Parts: sequence; C-alpha cells; structure tokens
Amino acid sequence: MIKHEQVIETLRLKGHRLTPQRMIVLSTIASGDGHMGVDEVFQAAKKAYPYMDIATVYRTLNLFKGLGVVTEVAIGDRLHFELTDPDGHHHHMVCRACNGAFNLSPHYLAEFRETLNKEFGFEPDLEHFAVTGVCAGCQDMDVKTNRTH
Amino acid sequence: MIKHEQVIETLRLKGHRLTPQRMIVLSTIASGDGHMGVDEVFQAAKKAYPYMDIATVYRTLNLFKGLGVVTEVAIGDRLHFELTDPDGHHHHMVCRACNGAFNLSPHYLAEFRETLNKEFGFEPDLEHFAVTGVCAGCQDMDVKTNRTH
DNA sequence: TTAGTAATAACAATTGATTGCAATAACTTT
DNA sequence: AAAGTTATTGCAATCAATTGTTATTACTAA
Repeated sequence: MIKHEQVIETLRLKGHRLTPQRMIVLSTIASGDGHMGVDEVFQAAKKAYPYMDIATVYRTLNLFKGLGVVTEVAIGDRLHFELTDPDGHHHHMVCRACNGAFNLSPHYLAEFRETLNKEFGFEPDLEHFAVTGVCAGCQDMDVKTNRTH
Repeated sequence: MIKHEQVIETLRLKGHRLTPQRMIVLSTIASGDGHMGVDEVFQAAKKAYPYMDIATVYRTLNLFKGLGVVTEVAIGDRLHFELTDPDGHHHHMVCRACNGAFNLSPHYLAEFRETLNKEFGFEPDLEHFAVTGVCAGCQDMDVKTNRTH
C-alpha cells in the first residue's frame, strides 16, 4: 500500500524515527474501516506487538495528527482517529443516539467561516470540526441510512 | 438578588435539596464576571467553605446545567461554566491565542442548522456551541477589542 | 419536635488522556 | 561495522473529570 511509503518518507523528512510501534499503529488504523477509538487501536496493536503501551499509542497518534497522516475526531467525550481523507478534509456529524458518524463536506461550513471573518475578524478552527446531534434515522426511530460506520 | 430565589424554587420543584454547598457554588458563579473554569469555582468556593470537595463542585455544576441555571462552555480542553444568559442563549468564540471569549448570537448558526436539517435530516446540538480560533486582535497583534473577559 | 427516609457530601478510587524520566534503540558519523 | 547521539519507548505518576460507597443531613410525615 503506497500510504505506508508516504508516511515513512514524511517521518524521515521531519527527522522522526521509524519505529516498529509507529508502523504497527499505522497498519492498525489503515486496516480499520474508518475512525477508531484509541483503545480500539491499542487493543488491535497489542495483538501485533504485546508490549505496546497506551502512552505510545497516544503519542504516535498525536504525532501522526501533526503530520497530517491521521485526523482526530472527537466523538462524544472520546477521541477517535482515522486516516486523513486524501480527497480533502471533511467534517463529521456524530449522532448522540446511535453514535453513527456521517461525513460532512467542508463547503457546509465555508459560509459560516466567511461570516465570522467579515463580521468579527475571527478566524475559526474548523479543520477537525465535529457536530453532535441526532441523525435522521434516530429521529424517526427508523432505518439508519448514510452511516459511515 | 432575585436569581438565587429562582434557583432555590427550581431545585425544590424538581425535588432536589437545598444545601449550603449548592448555594456557595451558585454565589461563586454569580459573583464571577462571566464564565469560570471549574478549578476557579472550586478555589473560590473553598474560601467560603473550606471542606468543599471538587467532586461536589462538578456534581453541582452538572446539576445546575441540567436545570438550565448555568451553561457549560468548553474552552480548549477545559470546562467552564457561566450563569445562563437570561437574554437567551448565545454561543462563544474563544481565541486560542489570548484565551479571550466573545459572545456569538445564535442567529449566526441558525442557517447552518437549517442546512443540516434540510440536507441530511440531522438535528445538531448547538446550544452550548463554542468555536475556537484566532480573534481579530491576535491576528494583527493589535489591541484586543470586543473581549467578553 | 422528633423520628424516619432518601438525596447528598466527602473521600477514595477510577477513567481517558498526558507527561516526566530513565533505559533503550534508531539513526548518524566515522 | 562499531561507537556515539538523541529521539523514543515503557513505566509510573499526574491531571481533569467522573463514579462508587458510606456517613451525613435536608426534608417529610408523624
């Protein structure tokens, strides 16, 4: 998978070291289907490397976040991470009833950013923005559609 | 101050008890000018009642939040609380550079909510919404204006 | 006014996340 | 290929927030 090579290259360029732990965290996230909770990553990584430490997972995820490799998504009060979408950033709508996550194109927030800029000169951080709420499915207690996971 | 009577009445109506600790937390928040960090509330409350426990502060603030007496504002990764604005809800813009908080009228988010409703049937929780970013003052390293605190 | 009861407070323990530090191991330079 | 250096790991400690448990205390009804 080309992604791994890119990450390795990014690490080297910034002077970070290529450790087995980092590769394991990367593979773990890459093989998951979408965003994963930190403990999910930790448990899966421990299977590949039993000495894996939770602090290492957090540090690795935060490093990857800084490098743009993964994107942090705050779901409820827990942190989740996913491989950064190569098609560009997207935001998230997270349903407080079913915990489902739905992607939200940035264009829905562009207008909002624009307004804050013009009216207040305020530049909002919306890169990793997640809105919680209740999704269509949970509102009418019906089938859930459009679920990312 | 009339506010206290209202809170006492609200507590009684919902079957909650009127304890000195709760009154102290209320007075503390009421005498602060705007939103306060939890530890700020705790330290101030301890002056009035040295046995005050941090868990009591958290539980009281969460109770008050449920009763609509106070509003929770997530600033950075810390929780802050303020007396609920009697003029109606407002949102917050919090500057990541100077930590200043600016009120934001809900009408700026009304359109966003409308769009999510129409496009996705998603009902976002925007009641206690806070956007972080960089304020005008910190962007041009100039005088800070319009600061709430 | 007093006894009964249930909500609450205090304290300790726990959770998710982060951080300090000594030992280790990945990279560099020779 | 080996030694030096320095980032990183692993472990324990810590932090903000929450929770479980028992003793206390605010309220209720006699």
